[in-house]
Amino acid sequence: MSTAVRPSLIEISPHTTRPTALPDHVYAVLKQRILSCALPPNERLIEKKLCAELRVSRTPLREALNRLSHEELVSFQPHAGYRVAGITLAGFKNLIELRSIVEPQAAALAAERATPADLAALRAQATQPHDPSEEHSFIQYCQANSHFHLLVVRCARNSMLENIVMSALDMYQRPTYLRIGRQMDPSNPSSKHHAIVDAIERRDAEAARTIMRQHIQGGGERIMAALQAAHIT
Amino acid sequence: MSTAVRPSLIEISPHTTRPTALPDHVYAVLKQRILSCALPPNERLIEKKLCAELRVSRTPLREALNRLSHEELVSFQPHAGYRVAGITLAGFKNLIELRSIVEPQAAALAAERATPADLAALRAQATQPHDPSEEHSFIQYCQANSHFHLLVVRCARNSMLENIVMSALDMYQRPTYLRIGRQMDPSNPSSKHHAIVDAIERRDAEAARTIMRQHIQGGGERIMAALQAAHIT
DNA sequence: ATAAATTAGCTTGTATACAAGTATACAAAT
DNA sequence: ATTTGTATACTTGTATACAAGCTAATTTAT
Repeated sequence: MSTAVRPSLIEISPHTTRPTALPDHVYAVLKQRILSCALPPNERLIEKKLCAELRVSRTPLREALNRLSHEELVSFQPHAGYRVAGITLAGFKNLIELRSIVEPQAAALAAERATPADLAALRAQATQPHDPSEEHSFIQYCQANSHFHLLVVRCARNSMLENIVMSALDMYQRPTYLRIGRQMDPSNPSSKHHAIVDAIERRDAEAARTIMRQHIQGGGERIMAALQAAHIT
Repeated sequence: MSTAVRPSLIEISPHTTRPTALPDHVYAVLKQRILSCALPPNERLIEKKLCAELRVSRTPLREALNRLSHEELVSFQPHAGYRVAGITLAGFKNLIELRSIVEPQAAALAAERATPADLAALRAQATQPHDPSEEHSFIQYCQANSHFHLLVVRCARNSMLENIVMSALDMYQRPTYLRIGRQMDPSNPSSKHHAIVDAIERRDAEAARTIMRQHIQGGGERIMAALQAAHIT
């Protein structure tokens, strides 16, 4: 490829890993565009066009596409190419079920294992304010929400759990964005988050588990209703 | 690459997916060799040598290596290449914790959702005999065991859970093999399996969850002891 | 003799050419 | 008008050449 200055590839990245090598850049950019719906669901992803746009050759691009397809953010058929993964009600139900299984247990472990530094970080993230008058407020709010859940699972000190929850939170992002325009959670998720931190702080694993489960299932049902209202099957 | 007849690439594959394209073949072969310890932990994986041996070019090989590294069956450092992932006690603890979280809940869901056909398949797999006098008996026994757990999670009808458990079962394989030579589980896992099927059959989600949790934790502790005895940190 | 530095070899990273397969558009027949 | 067959253009699959970077061995200086 040319040695010309590469355009700023990294825009924003929800939970990125090594932002070093070329395939990782491409992965991060595509993931951001997919999760933000800048690349809409079911959009065809043609290697040559993406190569030209991102100024990379097909090799690192294909590596990124492969990663995304294994994370089920893009779908793939042999010799028929890649598409941005569609959003389905069934898929979202599976996702909620997964989160309802893993995150409450992770919260219970967090209650046993969180350090004082962890607690401080959790409290800070739960307190994170968002200005509803701002244009980007809803997206910021979603990402802050997501980050809080990530911090909780990190307290469980289990990288496998962490990876699963990270991936689940990523997949949760697009269905959430479809709710843009609708009112936010009337039960105020921030107070739920504080309640979770409270439980972790007093080492009450059972309460942490229960509140987390209710929090996830409540939010999930609201989004499912929105999906059905949007006639997404 | 040459058009000469390709050697039989697929040997045995625990849980393989599309066995169609070249990268999938390579993936399946490498995975089998890694999980069976034919490629021992920490072995360096040099692209050129593997290419020559498997008669493929670097492109499909690298795709397979990438997949394996994201599944944490091979480790990777930029410009320093791939190695077969090491086996660590900490990693195994995380794995047990993950399985203890996901599989009991999956068993509970299975109790709600299993069809008569599911129940028949579960019962058949739990009854699967193994001949302790056979040379390959231990490995067959492990794989039958693994397959039973896979069937249970399939009854939960959630592909995300299924993928997580499939991956976890794969990662469980190598630590189990290190126990070769030691006696098998004296508490007879087959009877535990039947107890799980019993619970699912009578739609007793609570019992299914409990028995599955005890089964996983019991087996995990025995293997952990073996790992420590083998001085694996 | 030991340790640091340099260089040679090897391995991985990227780009691109070529092969194989697919989809679409167009034409012809029902 | 609809459907089916075919050909063309396009997309993906694989191989390989070249560039960049790491490893390790060898040499030199202390």
